[in-house]
Amino acid sequence: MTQDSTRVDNRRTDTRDRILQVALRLFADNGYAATSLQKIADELGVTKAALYFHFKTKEDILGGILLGHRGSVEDMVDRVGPRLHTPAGREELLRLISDYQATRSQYLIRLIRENAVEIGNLSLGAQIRDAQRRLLDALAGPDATLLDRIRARTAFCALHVAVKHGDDLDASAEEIREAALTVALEILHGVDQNT
Amino acid sequence: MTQDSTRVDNRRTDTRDRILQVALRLFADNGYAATSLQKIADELGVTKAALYFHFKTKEDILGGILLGHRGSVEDMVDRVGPRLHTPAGREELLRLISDYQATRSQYLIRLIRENAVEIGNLSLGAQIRDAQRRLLDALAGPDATLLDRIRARTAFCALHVAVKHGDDLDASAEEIREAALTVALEILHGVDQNT
DNA sequence: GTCTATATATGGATAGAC
DNA sequence: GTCTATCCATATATAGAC
Repeated sequence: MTQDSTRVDNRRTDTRDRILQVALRLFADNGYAATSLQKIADELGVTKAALYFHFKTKEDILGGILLGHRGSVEDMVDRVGPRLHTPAGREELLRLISDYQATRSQYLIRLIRENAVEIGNLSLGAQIRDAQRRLLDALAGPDATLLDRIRARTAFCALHVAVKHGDDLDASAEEIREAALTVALEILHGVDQNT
Repeated sequence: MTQDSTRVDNRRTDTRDRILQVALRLFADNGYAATSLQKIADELGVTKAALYFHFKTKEDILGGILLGHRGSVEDMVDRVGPRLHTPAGREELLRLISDYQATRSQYLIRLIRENAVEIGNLSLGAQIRDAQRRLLDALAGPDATLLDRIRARTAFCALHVAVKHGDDLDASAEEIREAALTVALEILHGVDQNT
């Protein structure tokens, strides 16, 4: 080992990760377009120019934040795999999504929902969109009717309600998450009953 | 009548309304922050300066678009009034919301959802937020449990799915709207069954 | 009511020193 | 890896002529 043992990932600093972390919060809170590189740099205590050592453009920072999300979405579908053709499999997928949303930063959920336009402009955005569509179609089940597909999308939406209305509903985040999952499962059971 | 009979609303031109119309579309499609006054002026075939005759600031244009929305939301709750304490009344409210979303421009729905940050900064934004909360609480019914309130919010969300996934679901807008209303009613019936 | 012209600020991005 | 300094485009907004 000729390298400093404090190094991680062969990098001397963790600035890149800190940029992503701060940018995620600011993009989610204030919007991508309304967040200047100056603000990000200020919060980190560095200059704008430092950001450009780690990322080629502002869009690349957004891309860096979203990288991995696409994979996570695809992994959830793959993990359940062939069991998706059964009601139990689809219920399992819904629980995976709920867990994913609880584990990952709430900022990421809001970032994706409230910056759909800018994300859509990224090449990565189209891939995320496709992955999400596959997930929703899997949730609707095979040979799904229009009603089934809307139920699947609404069940997915129910999980988002926990994030969206977290402040309005006076309950703990965990209580809200469990209740949202319950409602989502109710809706999904509607899919299975009417087919 | 000393005034030109072609006048409407005591104004000589309809530029103000055309500004609001074009701005609504651009704000919804590209985001508020990413839409410059120059783009709005270009689409109208006027200069930026002309916009400032009709609106004091860019935010005022956003406010002008949203004006009336708050009233519409409050009107829906008031229209159903005391019947809100019955399941039938809450179902009626849900149908009113569905009609409202179908009647009003789809642009308005997307504008509100995807520019929550900027709208929240307006004083009008806080009022819209309050009105919507009252609507959601009314939908949940009196003495609603946490589960009931999440069902109400999810039912509301179901109606939005029609707008959000309009392109993914290969069906007519009217078919999607009807199906979304059906799902929303299913969820709301869950409220009434479990209380 | 709309124009031209301009003030003023800030945005993203780059060059080159250290 | 981070800095200072700067380029250049575009943003909101205003002044004053027509």
